[in-house]
Amino acid sequence: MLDEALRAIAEPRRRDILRLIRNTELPAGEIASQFDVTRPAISQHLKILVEAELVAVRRQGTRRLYRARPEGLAELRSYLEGFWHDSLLKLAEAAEEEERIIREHG
Amino acid sequence: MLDEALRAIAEPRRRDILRLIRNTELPAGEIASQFDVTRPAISQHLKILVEAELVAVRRQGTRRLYRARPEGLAELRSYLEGFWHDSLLKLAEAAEEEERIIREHG
DNA sequence: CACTTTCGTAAGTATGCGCTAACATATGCG
DNA sequence: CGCATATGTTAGCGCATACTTACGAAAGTG
Repeated sequence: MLDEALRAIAEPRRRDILRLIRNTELPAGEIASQFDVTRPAISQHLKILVEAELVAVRRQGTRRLYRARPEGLAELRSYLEGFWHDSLLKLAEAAEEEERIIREHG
Repeated sequence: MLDEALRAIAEPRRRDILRLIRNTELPAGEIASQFDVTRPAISQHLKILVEAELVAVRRQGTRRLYRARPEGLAELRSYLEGFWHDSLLKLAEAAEEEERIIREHG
């Protein structure tokens, strides 16, 4: 599930789609019209995004309305946080802070 | 650069490598010995991780010591945060506004 | 029902990628 | 230097995937 989400956002086109519907809800056709690839290609990307639970979809007549799911993205963030929530985090922060001080005070 | 990092962590094997060296520093051979694939395969993964700036390497004699770079992972996290920061911004502002009103009229 | 609109699905293609085997490079030691 | 150790690099293979074209499904309209 997390693997699916990571693979999903690894694709630039899917990140573009996510950006497009992170604040608004759009039908598939209108999403596809924003890109220079065919509509089926976008439809396939949307399917992957939905399966990765990064995007939600609801039907309205013949149209399908898509929107980003912040909760799905939050899951990704917590996963990444797990990588540096160990002792190395403080060391890294200390190093960055020191570097910043050096940069500021020449 | 961010695209490289996202593609890098999208690969399960590379995430396993990252977990292996997030707290310790290990030579390439010892990393490779932890997996059931050949050493060159791991070497290629390490190259990709280094190019994505998710892993740092230093030479010690004939050996190359690898370690995870929390700063590189932090960059990924901030990128992901950008996705829902906008969509959650209005909610946050609304909450703050409400809190302010409560504070004033409370 | 026929017809349109909106959209997903299937098949085929081209490119990318993870892997292995073989070779190349570099450092250390005698 | 010659040799061993540790590692990177290259060529090729098999499979995954992003794309296009063609077709199919579902809902609305007459």
